[in-house]
Amino acid sequence: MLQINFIRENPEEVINRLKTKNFEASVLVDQIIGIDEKRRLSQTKLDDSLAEANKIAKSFGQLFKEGKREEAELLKVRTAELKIISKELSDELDASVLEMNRLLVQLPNLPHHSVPAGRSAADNENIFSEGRIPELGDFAVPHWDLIKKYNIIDFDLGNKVTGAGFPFYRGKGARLQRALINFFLDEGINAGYTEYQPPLVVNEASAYGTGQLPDKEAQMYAVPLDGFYLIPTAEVPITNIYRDVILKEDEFPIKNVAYSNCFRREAGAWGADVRGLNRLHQFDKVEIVQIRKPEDSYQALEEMRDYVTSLLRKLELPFRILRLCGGDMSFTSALTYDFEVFSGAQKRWLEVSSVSNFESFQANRMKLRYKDKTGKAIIAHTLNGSALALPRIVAALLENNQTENGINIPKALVPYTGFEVID
RNA sequence: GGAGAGUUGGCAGAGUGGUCUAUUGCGGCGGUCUUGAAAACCGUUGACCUGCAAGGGUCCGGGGGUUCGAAUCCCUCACUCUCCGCCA
Repeated sequence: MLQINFIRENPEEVINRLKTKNFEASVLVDQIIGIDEKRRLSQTKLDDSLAEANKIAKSFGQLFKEGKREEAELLKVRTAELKIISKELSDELDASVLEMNRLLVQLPNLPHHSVPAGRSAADNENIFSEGRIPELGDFAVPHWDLIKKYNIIDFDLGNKVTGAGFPFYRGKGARLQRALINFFLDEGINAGYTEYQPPLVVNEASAYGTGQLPDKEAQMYAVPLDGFYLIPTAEVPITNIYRDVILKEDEFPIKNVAYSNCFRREAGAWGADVRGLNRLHQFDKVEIVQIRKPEDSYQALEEMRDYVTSLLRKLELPFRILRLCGGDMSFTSALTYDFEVFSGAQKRWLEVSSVSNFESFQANRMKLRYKDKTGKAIIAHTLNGSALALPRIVAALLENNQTENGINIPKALVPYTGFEVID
């Protein structure tokens, strides 16, 4: 959520910059500024009313001591009046705050100046490519055939036990999963990240803190009896560690890495190109999260981009990096790099990571701040990225490394899998 | 799941209806002293809203209530601890 002070002082800039995200903000901005004025007026009037009541309450003891009983009784009447007035003003204030927040959460984050304009994924800017597009033999088949051939991932079993999109991993398939998780976590630790194991369900306040609520409620599985949500990504619990926190300057930089299962309802997102591992309701992901001072956050974003690049190199997968255009960026992001690997048998690029700087957008909503040297509380910047999401990595590894006799495991992974070939 | 006890500032911990503008200690920061440091001593030390400022207001786990007045009394929810039960 954008800061109200910034909107109040720079309404034109907000409106103009959101045009890059194809978001017409002028009506919303006007409404927000209007309700903000109303809110501040209510606050001032309420303060006056409370101040008078406090003053009267304090003079009471004195009046009784001096035996001025009648005068005290008179003040009681005034206090009763003030109480009613305060209640009205307080309700008015609450309503304004509620309405202001309802409007504020509808306003997307401002895109960074480098974000290209554009409508859809077709307008994303390809800023880097590496690796050779594999030329597979005639024997090559997509991963959904390979997993059956080698009996390593079983969708039918998942259908039986749970439902579509919840596969079982079996034998070397399960070990490959475990190997990737450990590999990604170890790499993260070596890069200076602290490993966390987060809860897989979170409360409503956390879902709100990272922006899943109120807008993306349909994306999450819910546990209504307990008021919990299954996490769609480790970003939610890991970033919410810092909800309502005021950090000290020497705690920076904060760099966390966490493996978690991720649960996504993906309502209405199913189609022809989401076969096999391309889209699941439950999948595994290792996530990196950084909390930085505003002046360091873009350097941190580049650092995260380089880090994800290093992972894909070690896995020997052909990949490209896209700078997302305004139209394809998420609501909360200021700048996002997507990583796509080429999956040889499907002959298509698969998104395996999304690295974003949210600037102060999440932190403002979560009240995540730090104190600078002068003791002033400043809103921190949050960043996160996948490093990496497993299913599509697995899909590309299986497809690109297939031979007639089996699937070769990249060298960097062999110490983790304990085998070199799936056959 | 049952019974009981708790939740106060960065931490510890007092306060059980009215100068609480929350005692005190530790820690932090600044200073004096010192070649330097420690010790000692002195000072300072939260967040939020509003306001150009002066100032005003709110916050003692969350929410609600009683009262002229609530950290203090009542209701409710969450969490923590102890004991019992169950259990990987």
